Amino acid sequence: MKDVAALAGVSVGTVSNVLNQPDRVLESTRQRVEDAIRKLGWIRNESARQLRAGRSESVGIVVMDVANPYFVDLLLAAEETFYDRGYTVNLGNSDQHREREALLMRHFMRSRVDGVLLAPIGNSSGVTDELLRAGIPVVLLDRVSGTGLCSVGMDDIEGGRLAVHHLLEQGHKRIAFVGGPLGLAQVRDRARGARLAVANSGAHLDVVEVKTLDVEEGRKAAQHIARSDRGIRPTAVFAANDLIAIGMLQGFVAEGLSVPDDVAIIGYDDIDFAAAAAVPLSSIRQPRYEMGRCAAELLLKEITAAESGDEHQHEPVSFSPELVARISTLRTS
Amino acid sequence: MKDVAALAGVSVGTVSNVLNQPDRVLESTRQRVEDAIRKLGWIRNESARQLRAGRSESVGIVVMDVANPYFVDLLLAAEETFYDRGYTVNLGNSDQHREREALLMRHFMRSRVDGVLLAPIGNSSGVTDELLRAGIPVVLLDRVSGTGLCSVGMDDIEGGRLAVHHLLEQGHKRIAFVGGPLGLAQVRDRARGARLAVANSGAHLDVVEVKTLDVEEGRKAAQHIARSDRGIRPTAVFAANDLIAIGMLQGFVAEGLSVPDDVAIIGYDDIDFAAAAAVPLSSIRQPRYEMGRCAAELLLKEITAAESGDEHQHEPVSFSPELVARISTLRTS
DNA sequence: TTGAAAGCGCTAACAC
DNA sequence: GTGTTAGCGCTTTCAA
Repeated sequence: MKDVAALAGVSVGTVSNVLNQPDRVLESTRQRVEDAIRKLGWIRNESARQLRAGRSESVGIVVMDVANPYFVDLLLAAEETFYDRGYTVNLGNSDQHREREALLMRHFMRSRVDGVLLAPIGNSSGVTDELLRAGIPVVLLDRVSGTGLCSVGMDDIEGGRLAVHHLLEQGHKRIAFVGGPLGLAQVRDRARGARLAVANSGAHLDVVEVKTLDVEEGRKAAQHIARSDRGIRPTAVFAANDLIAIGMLQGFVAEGLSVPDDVAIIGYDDIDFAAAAAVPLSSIRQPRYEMGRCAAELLLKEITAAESGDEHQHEPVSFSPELVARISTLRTS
Repeated sequence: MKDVAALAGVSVGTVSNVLNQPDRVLESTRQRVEDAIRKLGWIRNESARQLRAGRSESVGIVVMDVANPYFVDLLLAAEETFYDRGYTVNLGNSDQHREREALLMRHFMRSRVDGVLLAPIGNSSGVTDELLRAGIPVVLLDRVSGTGLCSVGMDDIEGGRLAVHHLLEQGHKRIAFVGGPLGLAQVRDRARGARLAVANSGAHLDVVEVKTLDVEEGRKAAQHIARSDRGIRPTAVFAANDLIAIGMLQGFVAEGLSVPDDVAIIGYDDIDFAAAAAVPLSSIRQPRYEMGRCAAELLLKEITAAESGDEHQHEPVSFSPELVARISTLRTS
C-alpha cells in the first residue's frame, strides 16, 4: 500500500480512503490511486484489514457430508443468502468426523468469523459452547435444538411417521426401517416416528442398523434382507435417507426382486437423484432450499443483533416434512 | 494474549513461545500459561498471527460444481492430502459462474493463501494470471494445461474415443453424443474423441448439445431423442458425464424405451451413482482419488519450492481413462 | 480533501 | 528461560 501511495503521490491514508470511503476523496486523486493500484497489481492484505478494522464480514458453514446432495443443497441455499448480503463464506466439510468438526470450528474462531452455520454430527454441544463463549453466534442446521441456540430443522419424528403411515396405507404388514448409526439424532427420530406409525396397526417393524448413510451400505442391507426367509422378509422398507434407499433399490434388483411389487421402498430427503432413479423413489421431502435460506437469515439476524448490542431471542425453527409418493411404493396391480 | 500473560504472571513473548516453541519454555511455566489460556478461554487471533508471521499455512480449493459428485471426490482427495500435511483448507464453489470464480480467487489472494487448486470453468487464464503475478502457485485440476502451470487432468479425447469405440464394438451404427455447453474444453474433447472413433467406421454420430451437465438436461435430451423418427433414432448414446447419462436413463424409461435393448447408454466420470443406477451405467472412469491427490501434491511441491526459492518445473500430468462396461451397454440377447 | 500517526494482536530477534 | 520491543499492513481518528 505504501508503494501505491508513493506512485500516486498521496499518503497511505488516502489510498485507504479510496478503498473504503470513495466519496471522501477527490475524483482526480481517486483516479490516480486506482491507476497506481492497477499498475502495481497491488492486492490488499485481508489479515491486516481485519486486524485493524476488527470485523471480518465473513461467516463459516460446516456440513457433515458434502458427498450427500442433501447437504449440498442446504449449503448452496445458505451460501447464496450470505453472498447476497455481501458476506464472504468459508466452507468446511467435517466428513462425519467429530475431530474434524472441532478443528473447523476452532479455525473459524481463530479467523474471527462473524458467525457459524453448523450442520452437526450428533450432539455438538461441546463444539458450539466454545463459539458461544467467544461471542460468535451459531445457528444449527438440520437439527432442532432446545438449548440457547437458533436452529433450523425438521420434525423427523413426524417425517418417519408419515413415511411408514404411507406404507401401511399401501397394505404392508411387515416393514423394515434401515438406517444408522442409531447414535445420530436424525436417524433415531425417524425410527421413532416409524414406531409410532406402526403402533396398534397390527403391522410389524424391523430395525436394521447400518454403519453409515451411504449407497454402499444400502446395497448391503438390501442383499441381506432379500436373502432372508420368505416368511420373515419385509414387503416394504423405510430407508433413513435417499442414499440408503438408492443403494437398496439396486441391491434388490441385483437379487432378482422387483420394486415395488416384491418390495416397496421409501427414502428420506427427496434429493434429485431420488426422482431420477430408474424406479423413481418415494421419499419424505425436506424443503432444503428454504431451510438453508432460513438458517442463513437467522444467523444474519443474530449477527446484526450482536453487533448493535441488541437483545436477541433464540428461535428453533422446525419445518414440516412432506410425503412425495412415487413409483417405488405404488403397487402396480 | 496480554490477559493470558498477566494471569500466568509471564510476558506475552512467553505466551507466544508456549504456542510456537513449546520446548523453549520451562515445563512449569508452560503448564501455568496453558491453564491461563483455558481459564480465560482465549483464542489466538489468526489475522494477527498471519500478518506478523507472514505465512498462512493454508490453501484454497475451488471447484466448478459441488453438486457434481465427481468434483466432490476430487475435492475430498485433495483436501485429505492437505490435511495430512497440516495445511488449512479453504473450500470454494464457483457453481459454474465465472464471476464467482473470479471473486473466490481474489478472496484467496487477499487472504494470502500459500496456493490455490482450481477446477476451472472453461478457459481460466485471466483468473490465474493475477494469482501468478502475485507469486501464488496455482495448480489446475480437471484440465491439462500447456501454459506455465502445473495441471492434472485426463486425456478426454482418448476417453471419448474409448466410449464410442465400445459402442461400435457392440454393433451400434447410429450413435448420439449428448453434452454441453460445447464451450467447455472437457465436452469438446470428449466429442472430438467420439468423432475420431466413428471416423471410417461406417457408423454415424449425432451431436446433441445441452445447456448444462446435469440430470434434468439429460432427461430432456432423452425425451427428445426417444420421440425422434424410428429410422433416425440412435441406438446408443454417449453422455458427456454421468449426470446426463442418469437423466437420460430415466428419460428413456419414462418414454417406454428399454436400456440397453432399445438404447444403450454410456456415461463419463464413473461416479458412484452410475454403478448404483437401477440399470448400472457403463462409464469412462476417471481416477478421481488419484487425480485429487496428485494435484494436491503438485501444489505442495510448488509451494515448497516457492518458499525456499528453488527452481520449479511446471508439469502437466495426464491420467488415462478406463472403460467400465456395465449393463447399460451390454446387449442382453 | 488530504496527511500524520496511533495501534489492532501477534511473532521473532535480541537482550538479559 | 524469559522479558522487551519493533513492526507486519492496514484503518481510523484528528489536525491541517
